[in-house]
Amino acid sequence: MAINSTKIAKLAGVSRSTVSKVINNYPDIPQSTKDKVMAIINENNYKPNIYAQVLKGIAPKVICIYIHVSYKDAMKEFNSHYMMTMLSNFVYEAEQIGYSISVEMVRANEDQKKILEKITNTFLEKRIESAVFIGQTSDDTYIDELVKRGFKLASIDRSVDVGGNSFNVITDDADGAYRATELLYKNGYKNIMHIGGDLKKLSSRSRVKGYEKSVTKHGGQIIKLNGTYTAEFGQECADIFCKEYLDKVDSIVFGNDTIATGFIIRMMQLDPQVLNKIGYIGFDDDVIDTLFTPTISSMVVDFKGITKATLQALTANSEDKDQEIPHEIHSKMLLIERDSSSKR
Amino acid sequence: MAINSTKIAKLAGVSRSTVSKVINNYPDIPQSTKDKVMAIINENNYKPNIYAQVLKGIAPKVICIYIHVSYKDAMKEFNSHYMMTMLSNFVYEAEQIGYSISVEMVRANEDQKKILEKITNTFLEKRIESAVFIGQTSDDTYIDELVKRGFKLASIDRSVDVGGNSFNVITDDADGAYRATELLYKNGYKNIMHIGGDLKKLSSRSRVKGYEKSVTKHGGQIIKLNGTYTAEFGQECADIFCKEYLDKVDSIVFGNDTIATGFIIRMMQLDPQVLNKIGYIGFDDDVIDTLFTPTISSMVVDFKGITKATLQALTANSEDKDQEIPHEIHSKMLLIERDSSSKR
DNA sequence: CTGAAAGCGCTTACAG
DNA sequence: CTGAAAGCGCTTACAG
Repeated sequence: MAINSTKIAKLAGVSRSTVSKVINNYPDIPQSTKDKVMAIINENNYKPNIYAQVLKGIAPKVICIYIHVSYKDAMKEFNSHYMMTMLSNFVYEAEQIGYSISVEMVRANEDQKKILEKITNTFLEKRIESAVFIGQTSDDTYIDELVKRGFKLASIDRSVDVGGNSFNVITDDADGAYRATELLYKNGYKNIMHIGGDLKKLSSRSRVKGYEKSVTKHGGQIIKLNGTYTAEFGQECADIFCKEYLDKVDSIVFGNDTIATGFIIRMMQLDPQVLNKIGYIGFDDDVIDTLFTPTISSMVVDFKGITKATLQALTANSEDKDQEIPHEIHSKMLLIERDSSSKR
Repeated sequence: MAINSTKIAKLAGVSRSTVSKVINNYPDIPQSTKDKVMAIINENNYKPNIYAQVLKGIAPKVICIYIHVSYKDAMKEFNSHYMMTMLSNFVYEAEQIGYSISVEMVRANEDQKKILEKITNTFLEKRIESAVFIGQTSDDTYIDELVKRGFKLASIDRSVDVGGNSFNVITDDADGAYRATELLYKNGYKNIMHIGGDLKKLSSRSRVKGYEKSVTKHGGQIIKLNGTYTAEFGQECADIFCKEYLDKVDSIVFGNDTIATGFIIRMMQLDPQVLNKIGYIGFDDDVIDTLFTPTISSMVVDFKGITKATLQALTANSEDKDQEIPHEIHSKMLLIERDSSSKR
């Protein structure tokens, strides 16, 4: 059924070598031969078998995105706005450079050794050329081991031991929180509070740091609550806010938009006027940000920048062996300024 | 660098044939030989090169998910709850049966011929064994052409001409809307309205039908608004509702949860009491459903059921050529009953 | 400018 | 029970 180079060669009246050379743009082939062969190729919808090509040493041009999720809420985390935006950007950017993306889920409770072997096999089977790891895990020593084994990989959201073929992609969360807080100061707010996520997570700690840096600079008072990156925590905080902070705080830097959403929804029931009085900003640029009045300002990972830079680094030396892979890619967050952070 | 069967054969003191037979569980190999060879294989972390295997006729075990998006809001649609839940379920279920998933985006404004050729090439290059198409497009004749060319594919969200190797996956939206409406009747509501999405979309039309069927059965009056599946439309409808339907309607079947969300957020500003008086139910089981009070009941696509059945059908005859591929897979929606549809 | 030949790493009848 | 040999579809020095 499938047409191969032998058939094309026969139809075109040349050898398989020549067919191959036409396809791979060898310089010595005269235009007339090229035209003749290409015509047959197009007529027959011929495509060289990728598996035969890879067997001859051509890179497979497949990159696998490994998404880390916890055991319990696997689907929820996988489906999160963050993961899916990252993934969709990878799919989009990969397409631009002729690569395809495959996706795998890594659950936190899985046996490290099994994960390690599974991914190693995927590399050894040459199913993929390189890998990208997204999301945090409690235990990710297996990534260090993959690095040691020399596979080409990028690690987002985590610092791994960097080896010759691997690198970290680091988003400057502290700077993002710093700039978010500065924005509120700039717009006239004086008493800024931080309501953030799980302090076990690096991003939470960095955001606290950035917030504190700005507040300290302005000689303000540090007021903060840290819980989890959930709407439920935001709702709790709305209750706490009404009891304790109504007079002391005029604005909030939320650790993410989900917390902000919970806070806002609860506050709409408790005391809707508060939402028009205080200023606030979140993180992540959630879809819901534009549904509320005022619309929510948000600091967001530069998905497009990160995915582009990551793919560029991962594919840089796939054809040209001299290209160096960078050791780290640094990325600044982007500010989406909407109404909730403006002057009142 | 990479270890191959020749090396394993040498180390084990057997031929490459025997190594292959051990790997592929040929019956005639005695346990002692198996053990000897497997020991060497494990020691050396040997994995047969997948490209060589496929070249010999073994199926590649890769399925590509093609996600249809419009040109303008490509990322937004790609990232939608529906697409991502479908995708994550495919990734999860595929893993269970040893398949891997790759993902591509198809933009509505792309040249049909180009898409057709690109996907055809992906098949011809044997990069993928089969494909799944998700999401609606205005023009999808290229799928019909792919079907004609004999590729193995599943089409979700759309009816294509079914061929020997392709099939449709159909979610019974009409039944879902019917059951949603019936639930409201069961819980004592009498005047049920429908606020739904774009009537150009099959799902919108089917949901209207199901709603009408139930209302007609109960001798009720059909009251409906159709716009788009967006929060903005929901917000508009809240305004309209307060002006025109406050006295005439005691409950609503929303076309999806996004519309419901817009409606609720707007209503919290206009007249929060309304939300405690009327009953309502949406579609899609959005994350946000549990954030509001009352929590939103929702009718949702049976993602797990669909993905499992689709993968089973797509992989059924990859090893056993006698297995028939079904012509259509039908799926009933699942009811997630929360507070918004209960008796008041 | 073109083609014959070797070889990528595997699997599978076939012979013994 | 095991191995030699052919062949999957391509690419690439090499020879001419």
